[in-house]
Amino acid sequence: MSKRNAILASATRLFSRNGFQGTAMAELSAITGAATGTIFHHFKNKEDLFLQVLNDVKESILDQFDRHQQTCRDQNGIARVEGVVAFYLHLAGTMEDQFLIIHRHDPYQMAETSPVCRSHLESIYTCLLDIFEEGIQTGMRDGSVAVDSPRQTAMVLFAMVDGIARLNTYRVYDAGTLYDSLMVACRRLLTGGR
Amino acid sequence: MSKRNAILASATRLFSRNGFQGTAMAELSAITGAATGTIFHHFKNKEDLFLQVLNDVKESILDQFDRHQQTCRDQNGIARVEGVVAFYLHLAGTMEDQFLIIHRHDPYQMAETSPVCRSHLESIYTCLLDIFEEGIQTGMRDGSVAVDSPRQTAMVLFAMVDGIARLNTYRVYDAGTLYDSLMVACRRLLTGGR
DNA sequence: AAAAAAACCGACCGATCATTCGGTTGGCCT
DNA sequence: AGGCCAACCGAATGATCGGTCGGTTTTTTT
Repeated sequence: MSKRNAILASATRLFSRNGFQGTAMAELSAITGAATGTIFHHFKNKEDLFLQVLNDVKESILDQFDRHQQTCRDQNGIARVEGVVAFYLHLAGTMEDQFLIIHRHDPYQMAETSPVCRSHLESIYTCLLDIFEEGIQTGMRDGSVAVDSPRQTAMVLFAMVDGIARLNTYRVYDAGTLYDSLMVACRRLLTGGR
Repeated sequence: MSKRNAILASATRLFSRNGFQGTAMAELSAITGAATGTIFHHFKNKEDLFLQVLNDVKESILDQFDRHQQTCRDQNGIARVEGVVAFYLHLAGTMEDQFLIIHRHDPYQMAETSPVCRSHLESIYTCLLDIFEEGIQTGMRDGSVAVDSPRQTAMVLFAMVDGIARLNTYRVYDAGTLYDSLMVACRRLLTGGR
């Protein structure tokens, strides 16, 4: 692995665990074995490094969901949505660092001054909401889903699933046993009980 | 207002807007007009100050919900739950700083080393979940709510409402128009469509 | 009014931070 | 072989950080 990629990988872990301000370039240097000068050779400053990390996070998340979308072309609407919900929870576990970064306040704070950062965040949210919405609309056509507004339902659904994923990472409560309840809630939300 | 309370008030705003590490004691000193020595006279260190702030956040949130609970003694189950959901969104707007603090990672990170911090967080979550659960159980008795597990439904419901509140504060999407959809989702979730 | 206690001040300290810079290395083109 | 450039190094720098301390003012107690 090139030194640049090693820096990016370690930065992802440090930023996700300790946050932007809690991550010291000296620590990153010690972990990767790269001199501080090397880090600043590849990234013009700490914020630029964070943006590159966020870009990688965006690309890997979008890539994972694109790939997942390929696998459920023949399912009906509600099965697609349920599949996405399950996949979202699964990803939040396997790509914990990446999800931690977009669950922290760091990127949203940076988005207020950095259009690039804001663009990355919007790409992620738009992608996720589009996927939910597409499943819902498919379901409305094939009769497996009955809601008023597909987009707004997608947002509520996303808020619910992401909220459960957060509960998991915060570890204030053990939300691992919530999977079944979440699926029931998801189904009720989309069908109105039928 | 005593200087100590002025420090606490300004600290709440700074911690919520800039985070724990992003808040400098010198800045807090400049804003409040209190010398740094005065701050450390009232709080033994930065972490202690944050814990006092979190304690105030806990007490004001718990107080608000206790007061709200008094106003809906005669309502049926689902009306209570819907009232709590609406009140939660309302509070997240009027007490934005307080909710921002518990939405940040700072307290959860501190909770890993500080039992006091963990206790505050657990108090808040337990209180909120208990309120949701109590409404659900009331609804199960009076027939307005039909779910399998009251506690788990309360968690899913909380994750959903809190997720919407976050969307509002992050301002990535305008979730202000989501109120009606959230209420529909809430009702579907609790009644299964009936 | 005297004494004790609490609140308050701000210069100061050592540590740590992001970033810079002058210099070395190693592969690639000619 | 020689020239070139990107990758790499790590000591040095100035700013900023949380926290201390000796002293003054204000409030409370006796």
